[in-house]
Amino acid sequence: MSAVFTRLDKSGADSKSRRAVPNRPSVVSEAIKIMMTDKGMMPGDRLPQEPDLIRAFSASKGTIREALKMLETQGLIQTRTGPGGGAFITDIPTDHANALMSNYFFFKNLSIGDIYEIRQVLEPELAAELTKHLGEKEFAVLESTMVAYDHPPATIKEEQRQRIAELEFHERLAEFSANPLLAFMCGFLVSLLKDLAVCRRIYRNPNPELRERGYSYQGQLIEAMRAGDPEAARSIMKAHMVAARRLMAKQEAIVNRGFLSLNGKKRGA
Amino acid sequence: MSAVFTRLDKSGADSKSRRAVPNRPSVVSEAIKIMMTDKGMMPGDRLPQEPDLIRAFSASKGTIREALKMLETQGLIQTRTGPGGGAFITDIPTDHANALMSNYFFFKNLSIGDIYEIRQVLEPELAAELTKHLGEKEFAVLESTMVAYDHPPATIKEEQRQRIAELEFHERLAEFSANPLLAFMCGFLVSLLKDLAVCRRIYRNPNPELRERGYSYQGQLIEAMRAGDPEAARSIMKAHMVAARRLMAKQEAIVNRGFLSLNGKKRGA
DNA sequence: GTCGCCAATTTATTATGATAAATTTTGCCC
DNA sequence: GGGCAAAATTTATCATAATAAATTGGCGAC
Repeated sequence: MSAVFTRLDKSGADSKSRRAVPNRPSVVSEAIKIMMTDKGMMPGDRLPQEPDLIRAFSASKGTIREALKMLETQGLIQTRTGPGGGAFITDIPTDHANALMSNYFFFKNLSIGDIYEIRQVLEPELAAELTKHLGEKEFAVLESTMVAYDHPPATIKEEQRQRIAELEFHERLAEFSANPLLAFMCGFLVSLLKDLAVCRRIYRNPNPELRERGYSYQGQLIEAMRAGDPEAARSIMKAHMVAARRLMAKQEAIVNRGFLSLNGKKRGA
Repeated sequence: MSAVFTRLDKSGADSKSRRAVPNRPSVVSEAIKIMMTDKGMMPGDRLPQEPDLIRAFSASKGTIREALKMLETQGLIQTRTGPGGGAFITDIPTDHANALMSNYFFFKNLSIGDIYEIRQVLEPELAAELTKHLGEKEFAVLESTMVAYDHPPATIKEEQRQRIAELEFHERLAEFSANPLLAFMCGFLVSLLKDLAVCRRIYRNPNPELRERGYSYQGQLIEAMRAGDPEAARSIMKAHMVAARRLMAKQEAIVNRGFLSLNGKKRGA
């Protein structure tokens, strides 16, 4: 197997002819990646322990630690202490990947319009794709999410909770996708909107129309998916997105978000 | 400004009630992120130097170094040695973000169909969006990319170069987008296909139909964009994607990719 | 015999200090 | 003034030691 991880250290295309001399931790972390792929290691497998790595790569403890920290930051490993402990290969948590991506967009000044331009085409595709393989178990999960906003909110706090729950409906949809790319992208877009909802106060003003129409659309969507009609699901979702986009456009133009934390926690504003 | 970076350390939702006790480097790196946002620092600005950080956070040299290594791995900073050196805030390079994402999908077994399912909806949207704001300068860039494959390939090597150039056409398109999300997602999908082309040998067999139809579609696309007709551009791109998807589907089912390197270099197979 | 607690071992984590490498700045000489 | 060389500054690496965390295994009580 010639599979290799993607290298992440300093770019080789610098201003001067400063050749890319990756520092030692980077070299070691890349070597560990190669070791992982060459041995065909899978999530759950354990890497050699620190002293062994020190010997294997002839590097100091500090260097090995920095290399492991790089892999940990990339989400590739997690470390545990105690007997039998060490660095374990992990399937990168989606939250972690979301956080990484979110950082990338920090200086890009995303607007709500940018987000909805993509959602408007991805979510309908997702709806159509899900129709092929969703079962009653999944529909039950979706419907249980919807009960949170099947009624007008009594308080401003409930209003906020309902907005989040509405977004979680879409998060669930994404998780159910058989296409990992579609799942991640749709989930990421929702996570952008959720952070928005928490960190900023876009969803502050009451917006009964958004809730009502959202609930109605989602009901129709489940119906269409139950009926096994992908094109109906697609067009319902499309209408849902177009409507949501229009309603959201009034709220705020620029999304001034913050960096997301790599451990999944959110920081209130 | 209350903007905050996304945290990336160990998850708080563990099997046991093991409360999320992030280790010191994680805490410090988060604190540095907060410092960055609180001070409204921008790419190019320099962080305090190691000794100052050691004092500021009352942590050891090793801890600070690991924290900085985390930020570097996330693409948030780069460090330089020498006088006036230190850690500098960087706009995360797209290559870096691609590599990070690519790692996420390592264990997900993406298929070509997965990639094209998304391209089929995103690329048309991109085409329509570009029509609004592309000028002659951009068209010239696109056309100069196309000359690489305006003729049948003479050798197997040229065949491969042409495939890559064809993908670079789409890469350019993505770069021109005014929507950073659209730009990244389309660029990422192409980078997946490019890695495919290099690391695996999907594009090995000659496929004259793919080149010819691709060239023709792209010519029509530029024409439509020049004419300022977004819907024409959209439908041309859609047809292009549908055709490419069909042709690619025959090639290989599963994309057995490797981890990508964080410094933008590729590793041949 | 089983459950729960305590101690010992293994491991990561943090800390400190010293040396090396790299780069920029400065100053000198031509 | 231009170019080369030495010096100063800063990160990078290494080495060593002490501390904290977590699991295992054994011991005792029930």
